[in-house]
Amino acid sequence: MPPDEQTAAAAGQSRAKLALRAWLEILACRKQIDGQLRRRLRDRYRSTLPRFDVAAALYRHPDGLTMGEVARHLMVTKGNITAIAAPLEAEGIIERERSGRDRRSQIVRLTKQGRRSFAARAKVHEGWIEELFSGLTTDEIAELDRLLAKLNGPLKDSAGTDD
Amino acid sequence: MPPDEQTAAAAGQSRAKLALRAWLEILACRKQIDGQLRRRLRDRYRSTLPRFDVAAALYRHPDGLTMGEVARHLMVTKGNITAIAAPLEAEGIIERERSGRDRRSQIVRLTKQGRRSFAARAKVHEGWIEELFSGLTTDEIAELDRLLAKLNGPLKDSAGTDD
DNA sequence: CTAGGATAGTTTAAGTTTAAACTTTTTATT
DNA sequence: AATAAAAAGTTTAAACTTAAACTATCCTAG
Repeated sequence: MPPDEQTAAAAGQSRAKLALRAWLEILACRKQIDGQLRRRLRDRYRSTLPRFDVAAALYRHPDGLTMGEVARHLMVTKGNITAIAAPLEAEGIIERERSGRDRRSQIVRLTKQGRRSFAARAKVHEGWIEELFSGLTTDEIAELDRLLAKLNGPLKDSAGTDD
Repeated sequence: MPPDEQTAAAAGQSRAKLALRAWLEILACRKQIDGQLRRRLRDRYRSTLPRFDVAAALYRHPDGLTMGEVARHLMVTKGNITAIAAPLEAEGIIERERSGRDRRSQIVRLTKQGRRSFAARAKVHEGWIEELFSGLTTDEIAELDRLLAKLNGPLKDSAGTDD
């Protein structure tokens, strides 16, 4: 094998291994942070991360979202949202209103109480995130964000998260 | 509020928001890649990502691991490994041997067939990862890896993934 | 030796998640 | 209008995951 092909092969090899290492790091970071957040939400609020995520999506959309839109925002299936919405509705955090225009769909919103309680939790949550990112400088966080967004861009386009 | 405090507050604010954005990007990337890998493993091998992960851990440790060590490597609970090991054993991918020294523990290994079949899948998997990372240059992947490792470092130390 | 605590692994209950099938309603085409 | 295709949500079955309780075994200090 000529030197340049060997170099190319070595570079290809190292690129694949490098990507694999990065992927494992993504998994590790996600797992650690996820675990921390889950434990803190449970200890402090007797709640769960999926429920927090649904509430967060609705908090950012005061006019409400359909079930399918919530699913798209969270990148999960609609069936998943059906499952998470049930206890949230029972707790009085969210409410659903049948849309007049399209009777298949419904608008999901935070209740007044849900909005109030989420606002407080969001602040605390933000503090947790900042704490968990304390190992990086602000510039490094910005760079990490940029790289992840660039990684995610092409993936998003070939989406199809839903059924 | 004096200008410098205002600046500090603004920087603090933007740092928290930045970290939150980065965290959401981690979640998004993980979700996309995870979904791609899961779908491909199912379509091509009628298998799942958790089973692949267990096999990968054992592949990297030819002398075998205890159930607890597998759980630590994958950063999940021991109960989870118990659940995943059962079908893998039924498929003949792994085998377990009661340790003579400590009769509570057991050594889990890939079977010869499991090792052979995983070696092939690992190559294919590596290609998938490289493909999914094609939006980044090699240098960017290296930088992403570095930043994630730095983020993960402090988190790992305060671990306690297990029961 | 022997009780008490620690450790390895399993089991259980509850919650999350997906994929696929299904119901209801809407939209488009004839 | 009549039918067929598409879309919104729900339901179902299977798999994963966690936390906590439990069993069996090991270890250590009296």
